[in-house]
Amino acid sequence: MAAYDQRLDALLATAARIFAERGYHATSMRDLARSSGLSLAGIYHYVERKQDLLFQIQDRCFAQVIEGARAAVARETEPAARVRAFIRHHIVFFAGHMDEMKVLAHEEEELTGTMRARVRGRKKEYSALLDSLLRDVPGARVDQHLAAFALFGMMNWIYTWYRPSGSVPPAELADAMARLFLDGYTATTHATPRLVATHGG
Amino acid sequence: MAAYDQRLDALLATAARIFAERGYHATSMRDLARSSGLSLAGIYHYVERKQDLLFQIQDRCFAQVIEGARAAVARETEPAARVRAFIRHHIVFFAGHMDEMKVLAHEEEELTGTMRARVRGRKKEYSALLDSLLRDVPGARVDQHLAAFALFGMMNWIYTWYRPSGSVPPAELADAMARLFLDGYTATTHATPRLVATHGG
DNA sequence: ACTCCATTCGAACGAACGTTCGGACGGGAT
DNA sequence: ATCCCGTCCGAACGTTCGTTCGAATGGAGT
Repeated sequence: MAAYDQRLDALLATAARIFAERGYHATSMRDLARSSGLSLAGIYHYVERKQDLLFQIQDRCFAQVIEGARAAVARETEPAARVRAFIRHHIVFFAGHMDEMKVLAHEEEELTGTMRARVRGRKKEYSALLDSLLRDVPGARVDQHLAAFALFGMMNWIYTWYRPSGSVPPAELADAMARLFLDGYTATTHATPRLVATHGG
Repeated sequence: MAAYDQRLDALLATAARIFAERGYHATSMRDLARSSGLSLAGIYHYVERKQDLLFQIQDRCFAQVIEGARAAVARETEPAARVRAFIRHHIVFFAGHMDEMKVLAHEEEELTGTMRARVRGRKKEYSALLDSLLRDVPGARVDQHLAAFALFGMMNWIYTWYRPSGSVPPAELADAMARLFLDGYTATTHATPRLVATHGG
């Protein structure tokens, strides 16, 4: 029982790595067999179809992100600080789960049917969370939904260039992006609300 | 002569549309034959391999973007205005060439060998252009290269959500993103800059 | 009238694909 | 000892893939 789950986890981790490297469609079940230590047929003891691998990677990853974001946000009360916590959690989690998050961001449209609908639901849930945070930030100078898309864009794009083991640690990247976004999103030149005063940390 | 080039253009446009819809690897040459009006074998009179289609789409598109960006930037002299012109051009061009730009952004890693190297060269050229613009903007509060990645992220991500025919016209989207980015990037009223890796300006 | 060549296609190639099937192995329960 | 069943695999299934080949077509040049 525990052994089964453990092997499934390992299989999914391997699949995420290869999917992230080569892309979902460019990866064959034989590639996964070779990299996972299982035989080609052996994989089918753990999943029914190739698409199940993609679905489970995305579904599990999204579940973790959402839960973690909720917890991170709950620790703050001031609206801008809650947004900052959301950004920081997203980036740090991304950096800690590069393969899965790249697969989540890059292979979003490859699922079909029920699996696609379910992952879309998760995405909507996560987007709604950010939306609710942005709504509470005073002094917004840019359309809220547009700002949310822009923020997700700058955060998710990191799989194309960022390497967590490089010279910029994830927390530092998160802070820079939070500053870049929040200072652009909220009014700074004209009427300034209280958030500017509590900027330090 | 002109007929050949015209048909090649049409073939590339069709390929870009299908690649954007289904993804490069999920698209078969038979799909392209069906959608282009040519037979399967007929396609090979215009390209040597499937990969040529992807390469020509990306190479031509990048050439257009770079040329257009250079022209747009040249019309401005003030540093922030030049960045704004760059952003506006990128977004408006993106909105006007959604299929090609999505293929450029999403299928970046699918090329191999010489073709990959050549497209990478174009990308480097384009990135260098933005870098040179950001360097001249005074009062930067965020690392310049990091800001460039963030900006490309928020701009290129639009292929996942933006529809030019919707309620937000491309020029409006461009202005909103320019405001979001520039006000976050440059210091306006309050100080306390953290993490300024480069001290230029 | 004849040649030439660009254009196009039907048919087929071998390879690789996702998936299935029947059975082998081995530890726990009887 | 025997049975059972979760685990795993070699081999094969039918299909689809990118690509090639030989031939047909038709307009341009002579």
